[in-house]
Amino acid sequence: MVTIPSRRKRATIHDVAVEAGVSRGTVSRVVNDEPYVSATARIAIEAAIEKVGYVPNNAARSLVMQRSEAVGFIVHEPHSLFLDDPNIGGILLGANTVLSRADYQMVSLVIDSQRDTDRVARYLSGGFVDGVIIVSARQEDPIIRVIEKLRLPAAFVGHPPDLRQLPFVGIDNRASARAITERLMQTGRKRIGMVAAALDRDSGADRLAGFTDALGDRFDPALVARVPLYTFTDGAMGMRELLDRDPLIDGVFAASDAVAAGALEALREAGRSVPGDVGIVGFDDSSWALRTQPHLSTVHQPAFGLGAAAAQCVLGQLRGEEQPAGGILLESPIVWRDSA
Amino acid sequence: MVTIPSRRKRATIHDVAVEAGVSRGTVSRVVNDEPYVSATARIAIEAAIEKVGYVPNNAARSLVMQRSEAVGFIVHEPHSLFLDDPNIGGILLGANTVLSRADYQMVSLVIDSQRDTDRVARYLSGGFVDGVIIVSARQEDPIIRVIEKLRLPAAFVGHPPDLRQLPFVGIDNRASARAITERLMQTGRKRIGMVAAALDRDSGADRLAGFTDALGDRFDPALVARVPLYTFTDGAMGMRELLDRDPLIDGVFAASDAVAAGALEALREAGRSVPGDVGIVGFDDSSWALRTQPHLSTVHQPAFGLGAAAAQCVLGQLRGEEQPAGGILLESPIVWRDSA
DNA sequence: TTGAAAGCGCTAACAC
DNA sequence: GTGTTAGCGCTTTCAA
Repeated sequence: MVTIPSRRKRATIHDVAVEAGVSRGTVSRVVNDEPYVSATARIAIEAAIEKVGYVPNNAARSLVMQRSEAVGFIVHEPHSLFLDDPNIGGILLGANTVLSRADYQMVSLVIDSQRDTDRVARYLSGGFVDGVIIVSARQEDPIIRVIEKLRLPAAFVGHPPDLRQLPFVGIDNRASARAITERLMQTGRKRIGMVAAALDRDSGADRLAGFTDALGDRFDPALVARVPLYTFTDGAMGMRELLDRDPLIDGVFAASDAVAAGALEALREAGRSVPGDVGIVGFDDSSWALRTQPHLSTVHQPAFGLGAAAAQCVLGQLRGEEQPAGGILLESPIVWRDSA
Repeated sequence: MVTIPSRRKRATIHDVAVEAGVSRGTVSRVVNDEPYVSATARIAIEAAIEKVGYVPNNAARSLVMQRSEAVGFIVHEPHSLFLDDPNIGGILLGANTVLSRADYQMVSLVIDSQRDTDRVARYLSGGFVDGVIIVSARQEDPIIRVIEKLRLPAAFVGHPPDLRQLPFVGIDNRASARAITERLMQTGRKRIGMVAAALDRDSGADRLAGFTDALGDRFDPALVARVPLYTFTDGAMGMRELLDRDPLIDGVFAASDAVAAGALEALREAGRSVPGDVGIVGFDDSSWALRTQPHLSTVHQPAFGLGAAAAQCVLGQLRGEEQPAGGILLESPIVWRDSA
């Protein structure tokens, strides 16, 4: 009777040990680059690994090591916004770059429903990741509670809501909004309005606060249109509202570049020239900024850097380093172009 | 001596069993919704689970089940393109939606260096995913070899290179390119050129082939500019080249919307009006299409649907269903707007 | 209907 | 230096 080896089964450390004529322990040492292995054994084992096509089984390793070498990247956005938001891609890439350099795997988790929330919560609880990076969490996000309960090393991109003591990286939205509004004022505009968006998020609220700061006495609440999302569509809607409320408006701070692009569209419909009749500034310096005509004056958001910093922060916690309290703020300089 | 329970350790199935006064096997049955558990036991166990805060450990489960309930989403693109390519986001979302509905986790793996390739290869080999979706694989991609060796259920978005017998979903780039070129010809343009991009990829090559098909005898190789990537920048570059070669050009098929947007910019620089002097059509119907002025006439690429179909395909293989050979082609209708 | 027990593949402590 | 062995937390026969 001939035993036909099951071709479907992967080689294990045991197969390698048999092939090389050593024990499993020794094979494990070689695989993990540990000392105290003779050159002879090492060579034999390496050859055996090659021969049987051995690849370590991550699940088994995670189980015994109690860690997975993976970090979750959680995006809590409606799908439509995920597509529209140019920052997310940059943040993702920055995080991925840092993580992979440290030989960590990045697992992206997109949440767009209650069902997704549950699934992700289970996933995190299941120990498939050693830490998480969270982009655009909401107030009262159940995921945050899970993270806290698990004491999972985490880093938020943007302020963590609910004032929790969790590390974050971000930019100073308020100061930047204030700075670019002041710059817009310096161009001599008299009636400056804002299309404010996403006020349920810290970034949205801060940008409005910065705008208010800059205007001081000149602030007129009637010149603020509030829209739900940082999108082109909402931008157009907000601008139409502003135009309606005050046809003489000659300066606009849009809460994001996408919003600014939408506003530009509304202005075009209304027959206003930019920057002739109306000066407009955006926020993000995303790919939108150069796709509009004229190109947008805006605040540069270092998306890639934010992702990289968040990853670094999680990695630091994983190494047991204490993280600076209160978060890390990155520079967000003004980029002045043609729209104002 | 009082034993202080280590608060850092997670509850295991064992703790639940002790708490509920049953065996681990029974707990496992309850957790996995299996039959043959008495109502009494079930209730006691559920209470115990709640009480000790038990969450199953995925690694242990993967180990014994030999599967992970996760599917990899591999994007092999330079970072810059990843950001620029609006299709990828849609594909990702489509795949994620289908996968999560089946309670599978999607793990995104971005490859942008040799190091990344190795890391991802190790990851796949390690059994952390049960299947993979591959976007924009290249010719001779080492990852493909790994997938084949592992016999990992896979689905490509776009033709798999190297004519391998691996399932894929895509659109008929050639037929669509031909169709939109013919439509452009019907507008009465006399000298029609193309900014061809990404000719090292099946999509790029097919779009050029479709263009050639449509033109037939009228095809003039001098009116084809070849650029490396589907980007705005390359589009502008290609258009300048075309204008240089034939200032009388009056129709252009751009290999993608991003390319078309770049071409539009070049045309604007050169003082040509669109669609007055030159009619231009794109491909993808991405977010670019409505951001340009005028809006682009283009081919609609069902990004979300492609991702969803690819996920379905992998899921099907996971269930042991045979997949249709030769791949699945989705509809890609023409969307006629203002640029031609 | 339930319990006991045998692993899944791996690491690490300990003995030799 | 190397082998042995005890688990990591879970599922899944097999008996009872």
